[in-house]
Amino acid sequence: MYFYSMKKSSLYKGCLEPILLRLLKDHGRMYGYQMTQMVKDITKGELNITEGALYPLLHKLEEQGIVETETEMNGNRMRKYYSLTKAGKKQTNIAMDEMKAFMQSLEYIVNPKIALG
Amino acid sequence: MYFYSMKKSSLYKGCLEPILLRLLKDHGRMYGYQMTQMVKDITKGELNITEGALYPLLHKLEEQGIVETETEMNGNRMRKYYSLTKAGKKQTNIAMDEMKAFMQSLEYIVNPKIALG
DNA sequence: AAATAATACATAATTTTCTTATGTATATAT
DNA sequence: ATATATACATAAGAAAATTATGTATTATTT
Repeated sequence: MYFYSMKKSSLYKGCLEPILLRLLKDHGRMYGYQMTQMVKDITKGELNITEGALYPLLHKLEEQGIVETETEMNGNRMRKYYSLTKAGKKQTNIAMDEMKAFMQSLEYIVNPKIALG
Repeated sequence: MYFYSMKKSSLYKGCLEPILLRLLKDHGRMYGYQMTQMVKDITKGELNITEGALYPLLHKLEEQGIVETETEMNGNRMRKYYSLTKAGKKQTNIAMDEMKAFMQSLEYIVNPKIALG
C-alpha cells in the first residue's frame, strides 16, 4: 500500500490576490516575504503562500498599476516594498465586496442552518 | 475607450469539489444540473457552476470511488444521479474540516477585528 | 407554428493560477 | 561548519477553472 499526501491542493486558488490587497490595505507598505509571514501568523499556520505564487502575482499587480514599489536595503539585504496606488485602493474595495459575497456564499453552503436569510 | 468585464474570475476556484460533496451530504442523491441550480439558489445567484467545470469533476469523483451513479429516465430525458459512497462520506468529512479551517482563515484576513482568537 | 429558453448530458481547447523545483545571496542559529 | 531563516526571482509542470461547442428533449413565449 502506498501512502500519498492527503493534503488537498489549495482551496485558496483564486483568493490570493484579494488576500494580498487586503493585507496592503490594512498594513500599508509591505515587502513580499513579510506578507507570507503575516498570512501564516494571522491564519495560525493554515495558509502558506508559496514564493512561486507570490512574486509573479506581485509583479502582475505592479504592471497593472494596482501596486507600486520601492526597493530598500536592510543591511546588505534587499527588500522590495509594495503599496497600493490610488487605482489599487479602488480595486481593493471592489475585491473586498466580492470576497465578502463569496464568503457568505460559502457559509450558505457549508452552514445552511446558521447562514442568515 | 474599451469596456471590458470587470468581473473577476471566480474565487471558488479550488472550492468546487468540497461544495459538491457538501451538497451530496446534505441532500443525498442528486443529478448534475440539479446541483448547479441548487447552488445558484442557495447563494442567491452568486455562485454559478459552469458545466465545463461540473461534469469533468463529477466524472473524476466517480473514478476515484467518491461517488456512485445511477442513470434514470425522466420522460425521455436522462438524469444521472450521483450519491456519496462510504469512502465518499469519509472524504466529505475531511473536506468539510478543511473547508471550515479555510473559511476561518479567510475571516482572520478579511475581518481581523471580528475573527475569534 | 416557430423561435427561444430551459433542461440535461458531454467534451475539447484554452486560460488562469497555483505547486514544485531551481537559482542567487546574506544573516542567524546550532 | 552546517543548517535554517531571510529575501528576492523565474521556469516547468499540474490543477482547475472558463469558454466554446455539440446533442437532444421539453416548456415557454411570440
